[in-house]
Amino acid sequence: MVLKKSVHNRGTAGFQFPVIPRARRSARRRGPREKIIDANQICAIELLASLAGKLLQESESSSASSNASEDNNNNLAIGKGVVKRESQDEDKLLKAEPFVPISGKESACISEQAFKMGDIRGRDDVKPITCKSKSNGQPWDYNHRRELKDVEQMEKKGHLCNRQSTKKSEQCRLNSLAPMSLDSKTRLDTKLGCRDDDGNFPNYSRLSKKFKTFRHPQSVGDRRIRKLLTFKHWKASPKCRDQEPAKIYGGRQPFYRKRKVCFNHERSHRDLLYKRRKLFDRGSVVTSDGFYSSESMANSPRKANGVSASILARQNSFRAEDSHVKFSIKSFKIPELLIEVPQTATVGSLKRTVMEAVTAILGGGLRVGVVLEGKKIRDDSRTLVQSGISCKDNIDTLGFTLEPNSMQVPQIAAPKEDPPLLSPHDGPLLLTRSPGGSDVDPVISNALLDPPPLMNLGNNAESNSVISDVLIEKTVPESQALVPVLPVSPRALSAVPLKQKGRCTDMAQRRIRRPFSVSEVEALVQAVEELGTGRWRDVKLYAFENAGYRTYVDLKDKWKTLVHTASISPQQRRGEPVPQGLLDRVLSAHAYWSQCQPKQGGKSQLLKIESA
DNA sequence: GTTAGGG
DNA sequence: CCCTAAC
Repeated sequence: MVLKKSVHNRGTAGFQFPVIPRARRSARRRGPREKIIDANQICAIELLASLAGKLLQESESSSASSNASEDNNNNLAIGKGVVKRESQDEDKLLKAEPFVPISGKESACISEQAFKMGDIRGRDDVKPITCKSKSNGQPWDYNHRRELKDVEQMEKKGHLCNRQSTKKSEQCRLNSLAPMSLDSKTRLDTKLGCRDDDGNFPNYSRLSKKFKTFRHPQSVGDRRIRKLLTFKHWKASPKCRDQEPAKIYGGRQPFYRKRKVCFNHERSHRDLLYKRRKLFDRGSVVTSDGFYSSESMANSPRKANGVSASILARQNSFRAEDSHVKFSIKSFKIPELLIEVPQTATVGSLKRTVMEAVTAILGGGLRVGVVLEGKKIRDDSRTLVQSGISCKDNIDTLGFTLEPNSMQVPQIAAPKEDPPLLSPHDGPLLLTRSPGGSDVDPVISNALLDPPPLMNLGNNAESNSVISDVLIEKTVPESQALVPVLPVSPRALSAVPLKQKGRCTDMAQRRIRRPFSVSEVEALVQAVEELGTGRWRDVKLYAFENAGYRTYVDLKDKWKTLVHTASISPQQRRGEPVPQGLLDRVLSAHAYWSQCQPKQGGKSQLLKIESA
């Protein structure tokens, strides 16, 4: 009644509450949590499944090529590549378990490879890859075959390489395989089993759905990233681009159609994020297109052993000596991203946007800087206009840097003699604008896709660069992609933490806090006044459709806090003060819609109120 | 995918 | 802002 009183007494008489009845949902009760499979337990399996899929894809790709046998040999060689063990420690950490293929020659073979390669544990901070799923069903390779079909479909759509050219194909495969070579801490010679407690292999049908999401990080977790960053295509390899630029959006549509299938379990997203982060923290990255990358060498002292050969170099050495080859991945791909930001956006928001994009893929540990005309823009509060970023004349000199986050000094899980990791002052990877024409589809722009010198893996033996080929397209005001230039320091990005100290960074990065401005509050209040509580999606669409960073859950939460704020004394309120008038409206609307909710027959009640 | 509510 | 259950 207090609230009701406020409705009448706070001067809201002028407001006409619309008649939008909404039945209250039945009381929600929380039952015991139903955890079928622990996320941690799924984690490794999913990754392995993805690995297996990737490998099979590669294998099938090889089969389709004219040089099948050789390719297969290569694949096999890679798959069976052995990484020399670096320390006794690691030996202890890993327990080799024989993998028992289930059925299907090919998949079994690939699976074995995948499992061999897939031991991304290597550290005892990762949960064992024992799956406790009790579910029964089809053998896992069956499901993965289905996944692989999807992968193949992707390939046909141009996500991956053209196989017509054997050379290119090989190059592509190498490139795509390259990231699969996990970091030097990864044991490629360690077999991995996945069994339940009874020693049976579980059913992975559940994983099949999740598997797809690996390729679409922009769909994972944060919707705003999906909004802001439009997936364009996955760039498999700079060498393979000439055939299929992978039509913009074209590659994504099928997945959107499958969204319901892919994402009907919200937890899957989180799990994936979690897992990806987990991997990431350990130095392995699952890129959005399913590639597996490793930035290990960034933090790896193995270079001292003189074995940090690039993938290309390794290829040659494979036949000569097919064992104990150490892998060092010097680059991996990030999907091209479309970033839309208004000109009035602040530099800080731009940084965040880019950061979110990168984070979605890399899992964090990086800081994005904005460089214009060679000078770093440090003031996050400046708008793009103020900074000259929106100026067409200057846009060519815009660049981004990816730098190690100074707050996340990596802890190297490496031998003691390891040199200290890079400091935040180590050279960033500089992303700068390519001279490529803006009228051309940036995806197929040679300037864009030609790998910069940095990409010459073999020539950069000293480089510890992890990301050397990041494509970020900025379409505002015009389409011109950003390509990386040489990092100032070979240690660029090496700060990508293998493992974080102290704070638990296993979970997906928390979204940045963005306090609601008064104008936002006003918009929210207005929307709720008209639409009522409980229709947050509509509220979002009504008043915050263009605020990509505000989800309807955010709005709901904000309303919740607004109601609370309005009901406490001004002295107790914190943060930017909300005008009392707004708070009054909050209480009024809240009271109004609250009284409408309890009854299903709110309509007639509403009508009475309306006519009163 | 949305909504409600606890954390 | 996150997480989860319920829908």
